[in-house]
Amino acid sequence: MKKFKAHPSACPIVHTMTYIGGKWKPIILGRLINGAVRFGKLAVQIPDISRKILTEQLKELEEDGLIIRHSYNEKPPRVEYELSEIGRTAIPVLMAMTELGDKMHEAITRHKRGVTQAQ
Amino acid sequence: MKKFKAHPSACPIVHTMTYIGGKWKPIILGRLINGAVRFGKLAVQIPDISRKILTEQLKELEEDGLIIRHSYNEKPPRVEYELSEIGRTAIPVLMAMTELGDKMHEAITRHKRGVTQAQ
DNA sequence: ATAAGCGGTAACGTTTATGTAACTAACAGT
DNA sequence: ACTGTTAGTTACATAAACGTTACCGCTTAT
Repeated sequence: MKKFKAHPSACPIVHTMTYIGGKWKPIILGRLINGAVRFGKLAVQIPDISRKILTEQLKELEEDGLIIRHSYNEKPPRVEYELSEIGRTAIPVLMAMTELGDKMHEAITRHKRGVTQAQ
Repeated sequence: MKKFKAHPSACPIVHTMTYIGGKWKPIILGRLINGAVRFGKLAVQIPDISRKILTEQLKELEEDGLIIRHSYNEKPPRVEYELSEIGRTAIPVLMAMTELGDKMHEAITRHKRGVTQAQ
């Protein structure tokens, strides 16, 4: 979310959304919690993201200083991404999101069944 | 993020993004943590969101069962929104985002100064 | 010679999200 | 009669985000 227009006067969540608010960023960051991962592996673990978008998002995260890019001069090339110190400050958010995901999905699925089918 | 295409096989964060991944949703939900708030007050507290978008996002949140809409039959109308039980399960995420916002913003600002101006 | 593996990039197209401006109903106050 | 208030809606337009396809350079293995 590069062009996020909102006064943070609203609340600090605005800042959080600016940096990790993209569709894929939390998912990418979540994959890096347990250490450096190479580009190809990220692409496999997040099957629905295109390589172009993955590249873009990684670049943005690197520019913001959330992740560090290690490029090893080998053939074929090897590039790894890992959380920086700043990136690691986001781990509580990522963990909370992980915690919430399945739980909320089940609850909402139940809710929608109840609403649309009226029991 | 209605049309989120991603296998949750990736990780539960995918689900979280589906439901509260919009640009404004976490900010709106954050405003409701401390109890019901009426439409007009939300619009004032989040100055950069247009009323149309606010309406839309609230409707989506209501459809997903994250918030409850109370419409009092008064003139002029009064409508309040509050977190549902499902919505309250997101509070840890919202709190973590609130915690992170300012901290990360400062760190990134420092990082970018260091990177672009090289001291 | 050819193919496969890796980490991309370029050109192009589509979809989703977001924004603006004008309008509504119904009443209360002046 | 006119204005303000509230919570919207409608029509229209734009911008940002995301996606698809094809392609590149380099090396080792077949």
